[in-house]
Amino acid sequence: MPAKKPTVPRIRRQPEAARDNILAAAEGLLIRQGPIALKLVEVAAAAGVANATVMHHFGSIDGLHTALMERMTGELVEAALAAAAEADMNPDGAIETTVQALFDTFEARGAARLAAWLELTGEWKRLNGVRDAVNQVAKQQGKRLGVSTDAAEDMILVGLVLAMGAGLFGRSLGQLMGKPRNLIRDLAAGVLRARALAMKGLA
Amino acid sequence: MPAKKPTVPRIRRQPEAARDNILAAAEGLLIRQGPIALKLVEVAAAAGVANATVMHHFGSIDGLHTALMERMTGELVEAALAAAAEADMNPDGAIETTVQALFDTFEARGAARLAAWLELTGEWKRLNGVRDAVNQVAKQQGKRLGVSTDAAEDMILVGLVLAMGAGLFGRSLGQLMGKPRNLIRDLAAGVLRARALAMKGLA
DNA sequence: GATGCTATTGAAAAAAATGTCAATAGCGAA
DNA sequence: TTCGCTATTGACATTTTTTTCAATAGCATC
Repeated sequence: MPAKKPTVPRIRRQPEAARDNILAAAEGLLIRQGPIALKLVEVAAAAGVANATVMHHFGSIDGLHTALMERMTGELVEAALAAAAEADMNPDGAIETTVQALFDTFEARGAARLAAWLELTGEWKRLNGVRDAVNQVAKQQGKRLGVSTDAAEDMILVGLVLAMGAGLFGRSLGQLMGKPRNLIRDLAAGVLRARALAMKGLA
Repeated sequence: MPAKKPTVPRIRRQPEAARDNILAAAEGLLIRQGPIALKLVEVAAAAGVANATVMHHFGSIDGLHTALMERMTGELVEAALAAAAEADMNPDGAIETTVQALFDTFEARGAARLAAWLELTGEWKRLNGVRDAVNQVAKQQGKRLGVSTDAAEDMILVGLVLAMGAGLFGRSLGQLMGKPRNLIRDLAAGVLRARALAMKGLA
């Protein structure tokens, strides 16, 4: 007699939860293994679902990529605004807090990898949210430090470049050079901190 | 009568020249279109040869990737050493020259894209040459500025992170924010220059 | 010339990755 | 309970990318 087809028990989620589960798995893959690991098969495996499920929710692998970028940039912007708000609440030590938050976001949370991926694939269009966030934070911090919005914006841009560079390359570069784990991050943070303090002093 | 199979005239190169031709094409692809464009077909087309030719010279697509990384890191190290030598020959304005050379290398010459690619694919093993170059330049410049090799090395590391960040993200980020073409690069270069001058002043 | 070596190539196989589809199975609502 | 909706799935189809292979053709040497 023919054996019954073995059926695996299924987890049925709400659509949103299902998408979220998949995107979280994909984000982990991106952070740990880089964009090259974002294949349909690998994402599906990491999320614990069938490939067809991924297709069902995102339509195509590109759809998944797009959704992932949007998710991660959303998280990034949110983190930035939260840090700025925090700085406003607590002016003493605001600079230090903000600098650390910036470097944390780009290093630990994978934002630097996201940014690199976007750059290498030419998908900067998606980042309008980032522009608005930078504008907003610049206005806020300019007022706080007593400098023009434009000057604050420039400082933020340098800070971003530093944090992205350190977040993306700091660990590996430090390891390559036989330096302590956080040296490069600390050096970069020091540069930014000095810059912010100087600006505050001048105002 | 059966038509003769049309044959395309072939260019037969020395093995080394053939490899070089292919690698140069691949390098251009990497710089202009990012690592995702490094498919066998695209590289072969860019180099003007058949796919099988690429396979013949590099064994596999991974072999090509490896060879390309080695080639580009070699160029990078060479440029770094040349810039350091130049600085030694001409101490006045050495800082400015060096800073500009650093940013040029990482922005225009594609080194930042290479570095990002290496980082995202986890291929930092290949960079021992870079470590040695940094060591060497640090010793040189430390002596020139009158500071310890270690301090010089730290400054170089910050400079690298800045230049890589600016080279990789500067253009796109500036454009996104509606800034002048070179603003971010110039800001970043200014930060590094200030740092170097301060170090020189202290010594 | 003729010969040997091997870089080069087109074509086709193999492998990898993406996409399609009909059937199944949770789950909430009637 | 039964029904309807649809998230989920395995199996298969399609497309893309890599790899193999036998034949060809430059070029140096004799």
